[in-house]
Amino acid sequence: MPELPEVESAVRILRATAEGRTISRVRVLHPSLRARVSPARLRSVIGARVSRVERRGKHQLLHLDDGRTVHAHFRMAGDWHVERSSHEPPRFARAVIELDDGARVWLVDPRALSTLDIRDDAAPLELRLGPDASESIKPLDLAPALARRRGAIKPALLDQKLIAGVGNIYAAEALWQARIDPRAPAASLPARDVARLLDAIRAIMRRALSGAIRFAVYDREGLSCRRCRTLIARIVQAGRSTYFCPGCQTPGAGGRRVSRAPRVTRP
DNA sequence: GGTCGCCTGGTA
DNA sequence: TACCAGGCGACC
Repeated sequence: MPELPEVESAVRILRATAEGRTISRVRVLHPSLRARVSPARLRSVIGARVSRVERRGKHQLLHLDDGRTVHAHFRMAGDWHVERSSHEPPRFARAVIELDDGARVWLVDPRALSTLDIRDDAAPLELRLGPDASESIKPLDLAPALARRRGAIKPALLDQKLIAGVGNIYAAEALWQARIDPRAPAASLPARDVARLLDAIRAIMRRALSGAIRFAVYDREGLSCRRCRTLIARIVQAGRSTYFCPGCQTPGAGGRRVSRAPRVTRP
């Protein structure tokens, strides 16, 4: 689940559950998670009150009233499961935070790649994130970084230092919506393409958060493009799948109208 | 920059 | 059985 919209949904649930509550118990149930944060360190937050729950990009911060912060990241497959009546742990439960009203917040993650950490106020988080993808980012906030960037635009979108919250799926979806070839050099994007891309990213994030998203390219290899009927292709960039339409995601495609007939490709 | 590894599960 | 998976940090 976890790109920005899914993390935002998780944060809202966590906020409604945990803000203002005191942590009564914490347990780690998976060895790999235990390796990232010692049980003793986790236990040290018992008795602290959760003053605020915040999302930054795909990171989640539980600010405690003693000045410390619980830092959670879902990585590829994490999620929260909130339960008030205590039964068996959910399948793939990796950790649990129990609150003074009896609520249990399970960290559920089939792949066990999620991270939990406790940060002291003396060692503030340096997440080094770019502007949040849910906000209205001005082209000038991104264009200089893109101009300096070597390599293709799609991997650049996954760099959280440039823009925070975009992941592999929505990067591909946004590039399709903006009609930009994922292989285009990041530094080559004209200003109007950057503007269109930012609009597309924000629209995709909003749609995904509302649950009303339908993939145009992701996981649609070999199916026909909803815009121009060309078959969707899959390539690998920086070790990740990229899905795109070779027909309408192409240099200069941005200005073209949807109704225009597909171009004939030269032999 | 690109590649690999972390972990485990689902699917072809 | 092999491959793939919505992330990211360490490494070349």
